[in-house]
Amino acid sequence: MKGNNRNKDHSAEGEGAGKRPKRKCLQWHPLLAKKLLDFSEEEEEEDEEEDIDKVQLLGADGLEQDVGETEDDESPEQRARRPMNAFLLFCKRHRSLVRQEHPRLDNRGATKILADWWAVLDPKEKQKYTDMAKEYKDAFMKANPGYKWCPTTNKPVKSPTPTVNPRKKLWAFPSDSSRDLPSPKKAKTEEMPQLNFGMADPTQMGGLSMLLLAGEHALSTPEVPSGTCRPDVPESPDSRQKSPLFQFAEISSSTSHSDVPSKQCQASALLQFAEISSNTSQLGGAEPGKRYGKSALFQLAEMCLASEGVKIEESKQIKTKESDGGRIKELEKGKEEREIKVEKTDEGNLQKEAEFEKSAKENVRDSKDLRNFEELQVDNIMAIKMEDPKEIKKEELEEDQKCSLFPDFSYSASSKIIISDVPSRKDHMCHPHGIMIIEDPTALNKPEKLKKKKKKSKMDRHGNDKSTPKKTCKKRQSSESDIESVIYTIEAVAKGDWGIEKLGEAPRRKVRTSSSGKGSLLDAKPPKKKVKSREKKMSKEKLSDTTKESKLPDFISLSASKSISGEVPEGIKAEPLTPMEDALPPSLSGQAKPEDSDCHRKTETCGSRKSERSCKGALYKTLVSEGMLTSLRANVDRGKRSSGKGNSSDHEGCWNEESWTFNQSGTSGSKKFKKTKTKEDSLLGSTKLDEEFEKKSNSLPQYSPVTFDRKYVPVPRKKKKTGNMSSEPAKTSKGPFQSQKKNLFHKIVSKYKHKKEKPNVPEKGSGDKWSNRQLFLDAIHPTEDDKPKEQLQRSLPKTAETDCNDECLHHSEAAGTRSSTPDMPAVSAFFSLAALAEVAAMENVHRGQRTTPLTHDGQPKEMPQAPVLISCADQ
DNA sequence: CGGAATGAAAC
DNA sequence: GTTTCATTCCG
Repeated sequence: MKGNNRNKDHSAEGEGAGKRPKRKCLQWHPLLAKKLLDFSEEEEEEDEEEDIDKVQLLGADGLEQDVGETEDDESPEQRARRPMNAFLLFCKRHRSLVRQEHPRLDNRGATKILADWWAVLDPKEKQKYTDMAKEYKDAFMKANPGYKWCPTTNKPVKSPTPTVNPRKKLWAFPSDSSRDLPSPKKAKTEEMPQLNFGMADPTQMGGLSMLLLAGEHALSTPEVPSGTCRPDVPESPDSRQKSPLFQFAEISSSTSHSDVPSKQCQASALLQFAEISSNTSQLGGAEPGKRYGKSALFQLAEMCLASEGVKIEESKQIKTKESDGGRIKELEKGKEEREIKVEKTDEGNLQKEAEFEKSAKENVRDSKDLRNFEELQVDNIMAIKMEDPKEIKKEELEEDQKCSLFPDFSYSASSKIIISDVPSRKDHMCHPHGIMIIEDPTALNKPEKLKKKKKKSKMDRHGNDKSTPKKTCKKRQSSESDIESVIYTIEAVAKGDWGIEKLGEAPRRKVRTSSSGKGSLLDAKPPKKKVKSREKKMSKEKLSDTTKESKLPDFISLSASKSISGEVPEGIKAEPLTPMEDALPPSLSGQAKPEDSDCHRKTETCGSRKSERSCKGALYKTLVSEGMLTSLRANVDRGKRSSGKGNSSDHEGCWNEESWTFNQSGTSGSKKFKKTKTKEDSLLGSTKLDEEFEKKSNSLPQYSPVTFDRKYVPVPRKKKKTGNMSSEPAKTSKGPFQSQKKNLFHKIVSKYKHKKEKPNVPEKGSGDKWSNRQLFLDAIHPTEDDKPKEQLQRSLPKTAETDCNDECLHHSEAAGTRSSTPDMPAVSAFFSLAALAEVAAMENVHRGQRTTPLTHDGQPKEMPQAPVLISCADQ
């Protein structure tokens, strides 16, 4: 333990430690430690420790024992960012608008404006945000039971003597606390959960060994082993893996378990999410390492592939170019004479294979595909109905038969899941284990990852994407729904599809290489497009004229489905093979929403496209609706909207990515560390929670700047402490047209003011705010005196181009009113729909489904509002 | 990396 | 009451 320097080091190092401090902030582990200790210190401790040790050993990195404690703790904490308060929520939601209006304005200025808006904001509306914030906070707390906002200033106080900087150090505190208090042990206990996740490690080990063995067997005797293995696989993997996961989740939640039940009832979806997330959170612990895990996964996959590839080679004796790739295989087998042959890269082999199969089987393909599809559906149904291993086995058998009949090709083409090659059998075995393995590595590597992640963050994505599209994909996937993916994987493995997938991937790779240029590009931004394209497909389904479009969707599905994502890009290309099938919008990203996730999960597990479709259809709708909003916002912010549709369309397409992108991009700043980490690490639980939160936040009413302007103008923003700043430059910064508006508003306002008579009081007193609020209310809500106000409102917005603004305002008002006053729900809804329609039209895009979703949601008001406003804003 | 804003939490 | 930090990015 490095008690010497303690946390201080972090803080003390300070600068160098810059990162650390942040982490510290994030860390909450001390608390967790407490709980854990109380909870199950005795029981799990030992196990956990052992696990940890194993992990370390396994991890090979091992570097981190020291880090282990601190970092591990940190990693989990990282995820947890303190929940945003109402104002922050408001800012987050409106900042883009402000910026849009005042492009030149920097964030500070924007923040000021936002503050003004906030000050003026109707109390009711404010309440919404506050409630949301509170809700999120509660959820967050559930997810992170021990989380403390401030590590306690005292910390600095405590140890701080030496500490120069109390502030940052405070957070560092966690480490101190750990050190000082029972911490070290406790900390471990805390970590334990994550580590527990790591617990899987032991399994991994077994899995690994199994894998290797299986691989060997497979090599020697592909079919037989597979046959035997398979039966075993489904059971063992399912029971073990799932149970562990579940257990894990339960355990994680267990900490707060007692609390959960009662709350859950009350708790909105968010809370539930939180619970889930809490479960995931543990996963999350492992998550940090996920990348690595993925890498590990990849490696495994590669190994498997390699083994397969070897087989293939032998069988086919395909020679092509050679490449460096052989090493992996070597690792795996180490022996093999095949290596020599292997010289070609695995990829190359795979590609070749794929090609061969393609050429050979194209004819068959169509028919096969159809069959497969049907079968898949059936299988899915079965799976849905029963999760029992038995069924799975059956399915597998069926699939295998199919496979045998039809080579992988059809599968690969059909979809991610579907792809199952006979040869993969051994893979099946391996895969399950592989999953476990993955998790472990992540757990081990977390700390490092975090750092790396931070560093890379955005940069990597953009820059690296090309070089290593995998990473991006991975992130996404992870972010989307690690758990789901895991489950899916497990199931897939059970089915035996998993292995197939790998094969599919390999071939894809080839394809990609062939068209490297596109691939890179696609890789960079494929996700967004996908969604869109997908939706389009949904609507059109057949239209997939261009292979690309179809490809994209597939790609997405692949990425979503597979944790292996690394190869996702490849997947894109793979599509070309079977565009038709691809057309089916297989799987969305697990990200979707919680609800979606469930459906999604099922579908995925089932692997049936149709079911997926149906489920996803709804999900997509919602997603789309939201996504559109997000995309719109983003576009507005950036002003990209005008830019090519292609990109923009992409943006619109995937709200998921967008949200992610935003977050990540947003992180760009110094804080990247935390954010990046969190996001990356967060993976499952946190991700979901975040997603949910985002969703919710999106649902929050968004007010058009105009509204605020009005309000704002009236209010002399004296605002707060600073004192009088009746005339603020910042405001002036607004556009010229706005100024006009302001004048109008001003007049009106002045009248109203008159009413209330509120000169700007030099004092900051709350009274001012109140008056402002009232004004605001008056201005916005017709409730009281109304008529004049309404007129005013209408008139006001009209000023410049704002025809639409006017409407927007109404809409917003209606919506807002609705919430506050359910007088005219119907109207509000109506507006919302109309607004949506408008938005859709404006966007140029796509599908009319959007409307449906809205209706479906039943909360058209909120959703629509935002979009409408945005749209107005744009124009 | 600091900073503009507000709010909540932990002191 | 004070101190931190959450979000967002520009300079």
